[in-house]
Amino acid sequence: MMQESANETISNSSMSQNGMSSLSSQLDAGSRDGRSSGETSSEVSAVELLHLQQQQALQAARQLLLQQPGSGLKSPKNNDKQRPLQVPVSVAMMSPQVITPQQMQQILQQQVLSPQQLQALLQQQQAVMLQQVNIHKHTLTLTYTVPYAQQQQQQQLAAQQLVFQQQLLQMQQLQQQQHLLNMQRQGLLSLPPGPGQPTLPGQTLQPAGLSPAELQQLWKDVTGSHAMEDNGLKHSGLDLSTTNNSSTTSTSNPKASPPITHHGISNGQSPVLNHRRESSLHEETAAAQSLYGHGVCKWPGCESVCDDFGQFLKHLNSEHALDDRSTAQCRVQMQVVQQLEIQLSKERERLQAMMAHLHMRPSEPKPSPKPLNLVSSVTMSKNLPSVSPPNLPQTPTTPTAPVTPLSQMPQVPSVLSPANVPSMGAMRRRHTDKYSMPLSSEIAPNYEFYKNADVRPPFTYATLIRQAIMEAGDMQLTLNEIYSWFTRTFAYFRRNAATWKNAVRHNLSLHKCFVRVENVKGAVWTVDEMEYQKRRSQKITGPTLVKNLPSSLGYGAALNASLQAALAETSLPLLGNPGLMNSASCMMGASPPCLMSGSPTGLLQGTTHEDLNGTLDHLDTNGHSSPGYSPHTHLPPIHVKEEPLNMDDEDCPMSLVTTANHSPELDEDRELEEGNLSEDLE
DNA sequence: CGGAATATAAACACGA
DNA sequence: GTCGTGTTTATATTCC
Repeated sequence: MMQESANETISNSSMSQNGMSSLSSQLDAGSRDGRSSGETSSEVSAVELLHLQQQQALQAARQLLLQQPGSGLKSPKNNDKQRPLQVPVSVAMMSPQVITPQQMQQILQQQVLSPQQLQALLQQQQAVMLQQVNIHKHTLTLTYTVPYAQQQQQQQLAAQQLVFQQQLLQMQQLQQQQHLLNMQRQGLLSLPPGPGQPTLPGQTLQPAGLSPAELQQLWKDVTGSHAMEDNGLKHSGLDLSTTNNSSTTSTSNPKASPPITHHGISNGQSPVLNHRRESSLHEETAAAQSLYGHGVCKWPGCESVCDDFGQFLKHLNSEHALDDRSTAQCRVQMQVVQQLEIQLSKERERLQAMMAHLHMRPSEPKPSPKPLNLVSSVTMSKNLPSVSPPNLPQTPTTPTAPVTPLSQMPQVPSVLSPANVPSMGAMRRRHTDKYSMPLSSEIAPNYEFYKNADVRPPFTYATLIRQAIMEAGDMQLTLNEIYSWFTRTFAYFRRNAATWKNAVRHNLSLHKCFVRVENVKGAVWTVDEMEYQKRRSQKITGPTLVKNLPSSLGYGAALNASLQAALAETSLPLLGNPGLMNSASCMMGASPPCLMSGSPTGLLQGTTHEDLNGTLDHLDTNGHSSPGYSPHTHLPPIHVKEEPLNMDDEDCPMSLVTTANHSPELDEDRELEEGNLSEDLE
């Protein structure tokens, strides 16, 4: 089936690619083996050694066969799975240097070996073959002229070895599929059977066999390859076979789980495999480099300082290993990419329309390399539409930004698999708290997404309320303003108002961290940051989780306020420009980028997110006026309000002075102003 | 399994 | 009386 064709492809390509070099060595080996005598004694002994080892391998195979209690039939699934492993008939007449193809075929067809056993067997074979090759290299490298009969033998052996190599590749592919399926089982990967994804029919899976280290390795390979795309090395679709090999052969880790040992293969790998391993390592390094800049880990929300790259790599492996957290962050990042791609498409269209309208030369949209790469990586989350809520702006990719049908789906955790989009209930919670990820840094990349997609944000009400209040210039909001923030920021909260409003009120009353302050105009809500962090830190355990705390603790609010002020100042010129203002507002209810940059951690985060956010905000939205509710569809009078910065809001949460400063009637527009004001922040 | 955290629903009070 | 706001209680879910 697909697998078979894929295998053919693999073997063909490996044949053509390594072609001469590996073939020649194999031919050499063949010539050596073809001769039964006539060489030096050392060589003879080497050959004998070979035979001995081959016998051992054969023996091992037989033992394995014997170990199988019900040797004959297993499940039909086994059948399906191992059919691709069958050796082509053309090999049936190979010289029986190793395990004869017939034997191999028999073994395979009897389907009595688990993949692990097969793997072990193949490894043995591979080792033997490698030795053949090596021995011959050492002893017969000077044999240039070979009689025709010998050539035939050599070719036969070469063919045999190629076939064997093919088998190895098949094994690796099977293992890769197993990896993927195991990951999928663990919920790490979502693997919708898409067109680009060969479904694995009847795949028998040994649930065991994947150590966390292996998973991690695989994950590293996967993310590494994608990061490469982001780096500009665009792959036209991800070659599954390549990934297979890299994932299996790059296991330099000497200690691995017993059931499946990949390094055995890598020991005897062909030049091609070797090359692939190197390239895979290279990819990993390159990928890691993109996560490292200015001595700081650029993993979203991390910012850990690493003196050198080595230390960073250590950090990367320890702090950002494959776990739920990293996976979630990866998903978030994918959403970012997805949204960017969508927005880029829209903006491009708009630009062209504008230019067309103004009779300008439709300067062909210069496709900056980055978006293109993004596009390619965006395909990772291509399954988004299938499960995304109807509201999601699914701009189905303009011609300029084609979403390639991905063959890479399996490698990537789906962004929006139903499991990732908490629909109801209490499941959203802990998302931020548990990982202590600053909301702003997490929500930021998805800002556009949540604003337009009817997806419930994976944050608790308390977290959201706090965020809303923190975004306010004076760290205080009326209940109604909080409502507005919710509806403005999340499409999800544009419906079921009664429910979530009740929840908001409930949370405000319930949590000590929310302090109600009487005001001239009424009452406003503020955040007692100390209380909030106290409550939060109670739940946080583990070093990595505490890591992010300092940035949002104590000085955080002050920092936040000052930074916001700084940003506001820089944006003043913009505000003075009605044109820009209008255009920005027209783009619709873009909410303050403070949402991302609002919190200190968000602001101080790596540049990537910053740029991203900025872009995002301006790119957003045009088209979709939020259904039912769009507070920004009208243009409120521009009112630049001086922000009285309460640096110590935590300590004295309220200031009547502050609120008394502004007239009640202006309060109504306050949030809108802030929205617009922040909108123009870059 | 129990407790904590959270979400949801609902009842109730109070003032405009 | 209605509505918005705020408080409180109850219950269910999820996670640790």
